[in-house]
Amino acid sequence: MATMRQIAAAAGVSAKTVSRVFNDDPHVLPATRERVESIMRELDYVPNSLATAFRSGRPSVIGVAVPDIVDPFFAEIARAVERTARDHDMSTLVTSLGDDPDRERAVLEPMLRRQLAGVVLAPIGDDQSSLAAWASRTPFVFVDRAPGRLTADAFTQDDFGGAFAATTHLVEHGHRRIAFVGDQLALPTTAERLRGYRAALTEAGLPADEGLIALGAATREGAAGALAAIASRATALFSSNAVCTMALLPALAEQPLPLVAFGDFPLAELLRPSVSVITQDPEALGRLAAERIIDRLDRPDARYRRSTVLPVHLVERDSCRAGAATPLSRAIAPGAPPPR
Amino acid sequence: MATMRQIAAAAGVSAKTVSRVFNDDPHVLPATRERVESIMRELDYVPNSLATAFRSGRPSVIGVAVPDIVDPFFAEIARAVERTARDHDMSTLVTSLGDDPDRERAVLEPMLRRQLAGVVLAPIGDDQSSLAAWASRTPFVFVDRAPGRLTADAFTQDDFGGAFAATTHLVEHGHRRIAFVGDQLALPTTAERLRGYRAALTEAGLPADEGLIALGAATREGAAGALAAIASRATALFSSNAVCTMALLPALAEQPLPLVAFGDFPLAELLRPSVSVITQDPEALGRLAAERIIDRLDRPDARYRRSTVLPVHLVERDSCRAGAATPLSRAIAPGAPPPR
DNA sequence: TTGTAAGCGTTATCAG
DNA sequence: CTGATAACGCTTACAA
Repeated sequence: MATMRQIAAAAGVSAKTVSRVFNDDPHVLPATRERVESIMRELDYVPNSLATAFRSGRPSVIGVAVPDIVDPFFAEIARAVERTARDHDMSTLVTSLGDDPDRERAVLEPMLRRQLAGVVLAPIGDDQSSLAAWASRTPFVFVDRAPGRLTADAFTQDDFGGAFAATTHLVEHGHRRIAFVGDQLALPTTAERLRGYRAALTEAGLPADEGLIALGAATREGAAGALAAIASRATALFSSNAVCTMALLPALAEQPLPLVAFGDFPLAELLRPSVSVITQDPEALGRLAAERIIDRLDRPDARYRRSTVLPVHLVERDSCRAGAATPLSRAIAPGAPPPR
Repeated sequence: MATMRQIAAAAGVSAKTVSRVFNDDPHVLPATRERVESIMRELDYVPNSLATAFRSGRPSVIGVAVPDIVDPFFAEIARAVERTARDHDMSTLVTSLGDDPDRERAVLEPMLRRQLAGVVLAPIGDDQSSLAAWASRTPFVFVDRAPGRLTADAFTQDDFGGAFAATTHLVEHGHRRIAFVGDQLALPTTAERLRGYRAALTEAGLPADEGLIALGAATREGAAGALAAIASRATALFSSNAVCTMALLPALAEQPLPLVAFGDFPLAELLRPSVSVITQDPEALGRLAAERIIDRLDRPDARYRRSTVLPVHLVERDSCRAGAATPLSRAIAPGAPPPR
């Protein structure tokens, strides 16, 4: 772990000259440069990045905090942030928040104590007001989920529109009793999707039936319970997010129901029936969020639109069709290629 | 962004006293302490972690470098590292290496330039000798994949034994022509699994048929090609890793073959037929690797067994059974609960 | 072209 | 109990 001074001593120059050589400052005699360079190689010199970072004062790390890095949706956000950061000579700190909103702040704080250029955050709670003090120090950019009780940059997707489209799609397939299955309303995404679902029903002139709304479906048990609660009244299902959709699958095998789900997931198109989904763009969310952080770093006084909403798309597969010739519970497996 | 000196000035004490207060040093008069604390609150003091880290010289970040953070196997490793790091007041830097071995080093270096306690690495190439210089500075702990041409800590799983068990399992189901489908032999895992496959065939007194070995199956196209290459000769299939298995699924739907796969994956038990797999333990890999890094930090002179191999387990589902009453191509979907 | 001095924010040492 | 001083490794400003 040779330091600059040690190189300088060995080369018989001052530390500053070593610094100049290392940073390709032209004001160094070729002979001096060569001598210093050879010593640097010999002693395997690598600058202490902590010292450099400390000295420069410019943060070179972006934080990513998501509910769970194992969820491919959030992993894709993290990967996009990391790529973007890398392109700007920055690194990425990642943390999984877990599922207890009360611990959100505790998990976040150790990360915030570091000098970060910013934090890309998909929160698990509905109130980030306690982060306000940190926000003045480290810019937050929310992704997927809008901030609660806090003003901050946000890149979200059209939750309302996606849910509206999904529900309308089921209406167009002739369904009149469509259930909404989700996790918790505390999540802004779930709340917005419920709004979209309701709006679509209203638009179609269908009655609002609270008995068709089932929450707590993020686990298999919860999903089975939710399905049981609505199964007798519903002829079709809108699943509000991918975690719920995957949790629903076992129960749906027993009790098939036409389905459109918010959020694509691996193998969705290989299941039978393949699952119709509203697709999001996590790569874009992560990339845009990271770019915003870098922009803010470069131009601290620039002003930005706080909230950006990305479009979503309905990908029609088989699960939205009413049980046709082949009932849902006895279709083909494990995975023909998708229609398109 | 108040500094310690500013707090000190405002409180009419020296910086050192502020430091003492902040670090709960008992040698401070209660009155002094209170005055300083109130000023700290007032000015919203947060210590500059860069300065602290620089000063202490103790690295407080662990790096994680995996082929792709979106792959749930590697994401789980990363999550385990992060949890372990967090328990020790450390943070986690994550990077995805991609799939080009020639870029492995280039992607790693920016991360290595930082002062890291160590790097948890699942390499994509088969030669890490060029990292030797870095290894003396930052300890590497390899996970899943053993190092190539480099001596370093490694936590891997029993690739040989798992492949042996999977192949033997198919033999016990009466198969005599079992194909091996994998990605590339440059990966030490693939090479070991191929050895285990071959050993199982030998043990069973079956001939080695090179025509039953197909590589390059990490993409759908590659997997379809691999399957086409062996389909006419094979009556069953051993897939060497989860990426290949998932890539194989579309082609297998057209051309069903009994299958045991190395590596569990989401929804494997919900496909029809559910996929029999050799399960690994990515959580343990990540946790053990992170603990090793922390151990080495605490006790630089301790000696460790370089290589630790974790056991794997065969989880028997339906795909290993020969096409029974219900042919593979027309089974049930999308997902009854697993047998157990 | 090269070197000296000073300082980034924190903490260890040692004095008072 | 409290404070002055120095130091971590590097770079900027200024001199020589």
